[in-house]
Amino acid sequence: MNIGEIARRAGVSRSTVSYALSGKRPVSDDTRRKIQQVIDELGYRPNASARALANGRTNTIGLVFPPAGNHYTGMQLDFIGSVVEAAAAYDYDVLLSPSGVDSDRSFQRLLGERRVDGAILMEIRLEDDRVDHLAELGFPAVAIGRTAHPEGGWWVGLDHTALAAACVHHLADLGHRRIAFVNRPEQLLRSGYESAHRGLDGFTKAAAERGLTVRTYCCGDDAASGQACVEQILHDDPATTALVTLNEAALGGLYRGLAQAGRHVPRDFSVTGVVASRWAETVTPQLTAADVPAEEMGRRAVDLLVERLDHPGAPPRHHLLAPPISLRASTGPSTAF
Amino acid sequence: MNIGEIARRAGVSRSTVSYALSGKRPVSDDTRRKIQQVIDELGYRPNASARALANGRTNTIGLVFPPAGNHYTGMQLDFIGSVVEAAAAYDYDVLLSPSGVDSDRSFQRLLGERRVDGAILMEIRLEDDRVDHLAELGFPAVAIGRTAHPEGGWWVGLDHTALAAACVHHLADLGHRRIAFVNRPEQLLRSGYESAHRGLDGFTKAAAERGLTVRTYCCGDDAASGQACVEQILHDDPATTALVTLNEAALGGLYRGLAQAGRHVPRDFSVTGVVASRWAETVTPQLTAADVPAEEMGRRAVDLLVERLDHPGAPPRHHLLAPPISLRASTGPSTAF
DNA sequence: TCACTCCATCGAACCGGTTCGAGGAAGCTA
DNA sequence: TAGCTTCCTCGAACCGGTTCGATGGAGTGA
Repeated sequence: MNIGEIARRAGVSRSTVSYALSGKRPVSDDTRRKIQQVIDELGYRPNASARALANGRTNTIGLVFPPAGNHYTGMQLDFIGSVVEAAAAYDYDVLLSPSGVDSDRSFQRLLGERRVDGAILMEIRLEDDRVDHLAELGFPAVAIGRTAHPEGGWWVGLDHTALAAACVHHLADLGHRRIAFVNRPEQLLRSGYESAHRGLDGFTKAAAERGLTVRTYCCGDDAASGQACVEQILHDDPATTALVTLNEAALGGLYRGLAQAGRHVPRDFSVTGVVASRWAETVTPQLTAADVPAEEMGRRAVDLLVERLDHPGAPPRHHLLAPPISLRASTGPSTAF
Repeated sequence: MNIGEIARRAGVSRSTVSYALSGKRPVSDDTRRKIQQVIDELGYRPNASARALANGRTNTIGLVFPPAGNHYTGMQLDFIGSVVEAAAAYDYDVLLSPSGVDSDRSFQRLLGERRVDGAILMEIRLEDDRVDHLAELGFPAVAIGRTAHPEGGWWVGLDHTALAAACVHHLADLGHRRIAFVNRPEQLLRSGYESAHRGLDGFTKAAAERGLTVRTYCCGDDAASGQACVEQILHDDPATTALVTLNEAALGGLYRGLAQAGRHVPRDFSVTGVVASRWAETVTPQLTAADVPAEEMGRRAVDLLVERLDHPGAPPRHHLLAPPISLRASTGPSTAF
């Protein structure tokens, strides 16, 4: 059931079958019909490996994502889903590549062995050797996230600085003077994880601008850590009246910690942050947050990558998104003083 | 930078390079060293497509998962993560295939075009044409889930019947007499989705056994639907004192609905169900639940698939898991009467 | 020194597609 | 009817690996 078999049964040459399928050269209607009939009868489909070998394109894109060791967040899930879906619309398959402990190994698999035509990178760090490496190689890649030097690169980013700042201003406008910042785990911050850094920056600067008293914390990606983090915050400064979080997975724990400390949200304490809407809506009261448009980001990353693949010489493009804060029910005026 | 180039620079033939790499025939130490040196210098890696074409194996497994149209649940995320990780340990890549509206199309891609050596199927239905189809073809596949006729198949399943029953018995033991069941969306139930059916069965039978008064509901996979569902439950029978849910994504909404109806969990109302632990721990009070061992299931599915790929004639194997209920904080004695 | 074995290596064929140049048949013009 | 297009089809080469059978040289024993 290969192209030769089809050719034999249709009484034509292999090349004619190929042209009939690709349409790259005209084929008479008679011949095309005959070939199509044989193909339908046998349910023939051209072998992907052979095709990839011959024309140098695998029609597959690699999605490089973080290892599962530390849990996946809902946001990552949304990225994966939307990337797969958008890719399918362009007739691309998606190959998952855990950029785990020895990220080199799986990277080599993808690029060195030519398994994919292009790649989408998640979990970008400010100084990211993966991004630099790919840029050097000229390998078609699009980052979901933005390094410290994003000029001339292909990426889809979220303006974490602005979003965190917006959260601060929202709280300051409500009269809060002492607020805390709940970041992603310390390990991620230390390794230069983009959103953790830019978010922290935006928070710190905006708070200084507004003359607020702040404390910043790192917090594990799970409910228990969130709860512990709130305990720490209230222990360090019981007068704290609000917090901003980047940590989606800890959100449930943050709420629990507040409840157990007897702080009612939003009456006694306001919570806001940068979180995908479907997770913000899961908690009670629903979280007032800058909604991470994960699906849009995944889709746009694929759009950019496909553009880059189709037009090899195209100049770099990017999207920087800064969604507005969605007012829900977790923030209110400060009752301090 | 192909095998011919390596051969030329090392002064040997292409076949010798191939044998040096695969070890399928002895190669002298001298020659091997020379070849290795050239390879290291040039950073050569054999082309995956060519290799796949030549030896008929892609070293890739397909993960067939539901379309993103309706949201992904956390459980699915855990499956994906653990499958990718386990596959990497066996040196397999994972190709994602959305089994969307026209699942045939992507299915054809995977199998017809020989993109993968084997497949793992998620979201199994009791009568699942995908499973039947693959079984007919003798294509190496492992299902995460179990059809109505699982005999002679390869699968990793969860005993939803037993788990739902365990939830019922737990509640009955606590004195609850009027309980509700919150299932996955009606569309999934109607299309024969396994966990929805078996869970409903287990619930219904166990409740009958214990002589309980029950109502069963379908609920969308999001917080708003969960909230609406609770309102409906309390409207239909205000004397309801507990519920069992299979619907992880609606959990937050269920809690919210109860809070807004003035029912305190667990004092006035008990909640339990079948939910992965990390999500059960996110809500407050933490959910007493039969923990879905998603990671273990993904890992085991890969183990089975690899076994099947390595031993083509091997007899079918399967795992049926039935984790115990983890007592957390969302259930308590009934206070009715 | 010859015959025999053993080992390392080579060349060629093959996997299943794509693509290029060539060429035959049909149609048109002179 | 010769000459020129145009249209369609064919054969061969190629992509980059793997694998089989053959071969040459070194080593061994008689």
